[in-house]
Amino acid sequence: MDTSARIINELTQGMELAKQLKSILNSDASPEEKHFLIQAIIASYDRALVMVNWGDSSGQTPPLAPLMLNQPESSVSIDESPRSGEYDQPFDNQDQKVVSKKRKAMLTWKNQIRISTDTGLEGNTDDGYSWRKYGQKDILGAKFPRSYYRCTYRYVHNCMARKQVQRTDEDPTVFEITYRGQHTCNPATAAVAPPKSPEKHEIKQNNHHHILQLPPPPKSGDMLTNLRENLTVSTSDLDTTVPCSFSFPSASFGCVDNYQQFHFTNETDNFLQGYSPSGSNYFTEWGNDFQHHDDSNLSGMISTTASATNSPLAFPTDTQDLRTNFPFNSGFFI
DNA sequence: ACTATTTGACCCGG
DNA sequence: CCGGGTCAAATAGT
Repeated sequence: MDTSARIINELTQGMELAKQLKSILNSDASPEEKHFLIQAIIASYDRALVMVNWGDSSGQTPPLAPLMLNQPESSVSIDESPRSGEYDQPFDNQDQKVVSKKRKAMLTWKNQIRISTDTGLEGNTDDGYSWRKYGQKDILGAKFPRSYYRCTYRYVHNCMARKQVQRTDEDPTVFEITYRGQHTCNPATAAVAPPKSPEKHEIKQNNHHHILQLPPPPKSGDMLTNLRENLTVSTSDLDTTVPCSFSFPSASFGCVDNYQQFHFTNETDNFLQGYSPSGSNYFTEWGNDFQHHDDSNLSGMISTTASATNSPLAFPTDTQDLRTNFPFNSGFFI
């Protein structure tokens, strides 16, 4: 079910990231940032292709409805340009403080999803990842409290991905979900198989299982009908932990849930990480923000192309700057 | 018994 | 000081 929605989400992210890149191309943004965006775009499209293939296998559906993004704007700002990278490697310097401090830019994006319960299918807010709620707060002008979730595998895999779920004041059936950080947990698990996270409030369903490898879910494709997406990007803080290189096959960024609309904001972040089996990661940061606006829409979607090539993997496309190039580590096993 | 959620305290940046 | 975000003890659910 939400395969198509995820595909759309990935594509939307790719689009948004591409816009961000466009907006900072001529800026003084550091090459790292640009490189980061490129990698993120590739990773996003790669994941989408992988999903398309799976989906197709069964037949179907090109998912896609036309989507449109409205995206009014995204903003990105860059904060510091110069940033030293700090931690990438295991050794970093000292910095303990740094450690404490590293929050600079992280990738964040928002989605808005509507839960429609009427149709039977509803949207749950499940996005394929397993989340654990760690807090809830009443926000100033909001009628509904905001819930905070972190990846269930935070300690196991050192996955620092988090998300916030806020019900909109105006339309209670719409939830705005803000994702922060990338999942560094085993993608396979997360990816396809949704362990799910229940957002509690209203919806719930269950399935949980973790699946380990990716058997593609048979998809469905129905729901996508209305989806619209908007994306916004903003930047903020960070820490990201990104999985190593984007090699991971799947899953990672945000995924979205069901259809409906989403927004995305992104912030920059850092990516990198490596991890050792035991886990530790290092982060790098990139700071910046970007801004830009423009809207565009996606109209075409993807052709299915199933053929695609996709390898899920990493291609480091280039590698220009990143200092670390992606090691492909292994990592995921799990 | 163990794991997830709840919820007020704590922390930190503005 | 204030508000958003996180921690963690208590509690609920398996």
